[in-house]
Amino acid sequence: MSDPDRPTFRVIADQIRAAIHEGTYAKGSTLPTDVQLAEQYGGNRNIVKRAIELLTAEGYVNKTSNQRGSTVSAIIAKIRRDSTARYARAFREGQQAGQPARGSFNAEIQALGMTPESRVRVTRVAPPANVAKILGLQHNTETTIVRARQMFADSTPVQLADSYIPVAIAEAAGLENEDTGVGGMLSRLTEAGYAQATIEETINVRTPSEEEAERLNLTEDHRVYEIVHVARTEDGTAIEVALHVMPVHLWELSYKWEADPRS
Amino acid sequence: MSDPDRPTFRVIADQIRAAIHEGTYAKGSTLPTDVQLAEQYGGNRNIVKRAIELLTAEGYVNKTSNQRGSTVSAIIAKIRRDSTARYARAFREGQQAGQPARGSFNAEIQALGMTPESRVRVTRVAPPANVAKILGLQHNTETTIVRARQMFADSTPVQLADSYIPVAIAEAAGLENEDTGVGGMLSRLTEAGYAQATIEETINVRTPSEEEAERLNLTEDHRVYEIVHVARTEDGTAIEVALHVMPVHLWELSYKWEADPRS
DNA sequence: GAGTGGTCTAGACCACAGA
DNA sequence: CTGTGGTCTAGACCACTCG
Repeated sequence: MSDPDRPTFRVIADQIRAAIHEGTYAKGSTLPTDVQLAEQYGGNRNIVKRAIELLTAEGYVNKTSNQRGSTVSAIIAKIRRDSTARYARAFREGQQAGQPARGSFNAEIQALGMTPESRVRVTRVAPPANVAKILGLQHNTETTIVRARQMFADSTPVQLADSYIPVAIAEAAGLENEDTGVGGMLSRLTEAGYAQATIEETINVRTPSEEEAERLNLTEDHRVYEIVHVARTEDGTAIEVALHVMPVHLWELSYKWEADPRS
Repeated sequence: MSDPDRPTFRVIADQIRAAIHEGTYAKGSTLPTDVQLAEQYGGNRNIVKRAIELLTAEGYVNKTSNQRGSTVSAIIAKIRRDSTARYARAFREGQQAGQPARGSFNAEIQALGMTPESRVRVTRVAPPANVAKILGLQHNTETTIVRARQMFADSTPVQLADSYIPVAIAEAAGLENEDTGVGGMLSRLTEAGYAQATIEETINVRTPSEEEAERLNLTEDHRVYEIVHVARTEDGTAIEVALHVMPVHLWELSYKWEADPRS
């Protein structure tokens, strides 16, 4: 059955992957060292290392710098990002009974029974070129506020999200504070007269930059979603551009809409 | 600057990647052999091979089985799949002046100046378990028609799309023919009284199966989008489930919707 | 038959962390 | 100091293709 001469390093990767699924190696635990694994499965250390590289890139295994033995990833399930629902007001405010979630990220993580955490840093910066273009701003001067968020689930970093807002709008909406209150930034923008009417998200998958790899605890062999999120008012002016970066093995994306709304 | 002890195989990969971008290696052309590259860049053949593996997984290089020298990928630009627009009737029928596009896939490929081609095979099958569950059918018997499409851009395979429709509905809409006429399958379904009202798409990224790898000319180190597309009528019954599989390095996905449509 | 890509082996060196 | 993971080297074998 299947390919008879499937390379050894893939076979070993398959075996270890299966062992993780079966619970032989508990999630969060430490894998045996290369040499130990080499004794168990194949002969050569290089071959075992290659197998583990595969599993690392797939997200089954984490390499915490110079640790003894790699650790089995603590998160197996995918976090679901329901992109259209997350911008509905009820979901943002986390109104379900007994759920203290504030903001859609918290709701997403709690849906998995994990503990969300996020760190925000608000600064005034010159936006990246592509963001500046969408917002119709100069990209050489500090024309935007950025709310740089780093998000965690059970202390594991799972997402980076940088939200760019033109300075004029941010000031009007009082978004220079780190805490944006109930309903988050979007509720503040609405109150300030910048209600978002349409949203567009563009998705690409790429390798993480060195900085992203470090902040998300990834290697360059991983893949991340890069979501460019643009919110516009009724008249079409862009009021916010958010860049989301998240490991593909941790997230599942979902979109729901009505077919042929007009015409 | 950057990491001083960046591993050699990554440095070489960077150099070759840059050379491809600069046009030193023309797209569609054949790269030098391993040994030649080893002479040019580093010393060892293994190291060069590892570099090329990286570039292959990223989609810059194609390995056509036992060819002499790998070939530089012919497609550099990303094909844009505007998921919400593609189900609007005007786009499907390709009504722009002089554009003979029929179906949204053709329009997507022609937008890049490439020539689309697609092969369809219609058969009656037992649906996969997850599809059966969504459609509310048995998955052990032949309860669905599948329109299995394989799509190409300039003769390069770029997407697999299997569309499952319950037998009863397919017969009513006359979908057992391979050619579905102007406006495609969706127009036929609408005419038969199964107008789709809502659409939901769920996106995951994973490694391709062996079969998918072969049909899309990929290795197991590539990554593919898996999009589960579900169309429902006004009363919420699912009438079609489509499984789209496409290499992440060839596609960019886009969604656009109205914020807070109700409430 | 020679060259090539894919795989595997055996062994080496280094930086670094834990005992 | 020892063990470990990350990297690199040198060389081998095989299947396959091209000339």
